[in-house]
Amino acid sequence: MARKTGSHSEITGPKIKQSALELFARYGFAAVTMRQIAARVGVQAGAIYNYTPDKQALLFDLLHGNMADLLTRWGEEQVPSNPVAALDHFVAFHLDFHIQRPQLVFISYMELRNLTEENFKAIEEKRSRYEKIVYDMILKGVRSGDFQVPDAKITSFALLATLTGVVNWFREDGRLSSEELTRQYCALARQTLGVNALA
Amino acid sequence: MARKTGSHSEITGPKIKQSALELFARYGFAAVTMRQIAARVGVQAGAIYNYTPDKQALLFDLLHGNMADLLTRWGEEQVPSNPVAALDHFVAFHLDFHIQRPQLVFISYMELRNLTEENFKAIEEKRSRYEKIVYDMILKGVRSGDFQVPDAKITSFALLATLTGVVNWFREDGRLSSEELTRQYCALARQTLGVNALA
DNA sequence: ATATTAACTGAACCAGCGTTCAGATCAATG
DNA sequence: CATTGATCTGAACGCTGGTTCAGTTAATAT
Repeated sequence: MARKTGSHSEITGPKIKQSALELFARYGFAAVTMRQIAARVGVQAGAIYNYTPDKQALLFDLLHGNMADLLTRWGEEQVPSNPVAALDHFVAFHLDFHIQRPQLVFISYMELRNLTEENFKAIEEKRSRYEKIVYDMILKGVRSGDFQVPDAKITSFALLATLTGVVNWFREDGRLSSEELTRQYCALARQTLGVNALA
Repeated sequence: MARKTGSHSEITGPKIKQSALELFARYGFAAVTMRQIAARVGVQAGAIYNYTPDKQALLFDLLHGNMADLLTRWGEEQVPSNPVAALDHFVAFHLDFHIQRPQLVFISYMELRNLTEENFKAIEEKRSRYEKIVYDMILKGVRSGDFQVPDAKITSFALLATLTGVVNWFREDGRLSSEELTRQYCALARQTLGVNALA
């Protein structure tokens, strides 16, 4: 037997991506086999190659799609001009985006070294674009006097590490709702950036 | 030919650990082969098994040794009783420890999922011991009124993420010396913990 | 000088890897 | 109903993986 009843490109394609994502997140890219991915889709390994040229492309598409999505969505946001409001807005955006795709976020900074040099550069370029957004936002607040930080660059790294680190422990059914989480982190971020409470 | 001139157990043993560490840090545990490690030591793959039962043990020994080292050293520290001074002390300690072993730190939270379930638990147990130290330190400062934070648990995660994230970008020959780095991060940590400047 | 042993080689084992492809099957088209 | 093309199977390919081990060598002890 070969082709199964009801098999369809529009179903198998996304299923492969999804299965690869789940397995990469759980076991790591290098430890996952094409046969494992296929089994989860309910297909033989060879069928995967109708949808992707190779395993590497499977990883790259996931990471690249994620970064592109992140930048696109931020581009669509209406960012307040007031630095403190902008900070709140960014914190909420970043947390929301990351909490909604924990696996994607996880492999996005876990599997970077399994990318081809060329593919790595493409991701890295997008990533530094995002880092620059944060840095510029902080710089603006420092210049306006709304923020007070020891070092703008270090603070930008600290803020990103803090926010992204959330995926390591946050669970939808945990102690905090995502709304509370956002509120807490906005307060924390303001404190870290030295926002004067009286402003 | 077999045994090489000048070959010695006391040399080969550490060399294997060191080579494994470097390769795991660079390419990831799953992507590194025993033959690669052996080649870097200047030995055949089979010789490695005189020093370790298997590849898994090679990884576990590195991670476990690192955590044990971390806890032991913190235990030897003389921690000030004043909460703010204790915070500064912890920041300096954590940064110093992590900057001195960037590769070990890197694999310590990159390769956790490549551990056996049993081995994972052993590491996890030590890790939460360390997290508890930070949490307790923050709680103490909050109770004494030295710290003001939105949420002690979240703040402890944020502080650890911030400090540990340093290894992702810090270079010995970069813009900042390690002394300056410590100073900046102490200031940042105080701000994050809401230390009253007038206290 | 001889015997003993720790340290290592080199070759092999088998399982599993990513990938390819001829052929089978089903859905859609006319 | 016959044909076509997209979709998938099943088996194979060459290779490499971790691990084992009989045998070789060099250092040490006698």
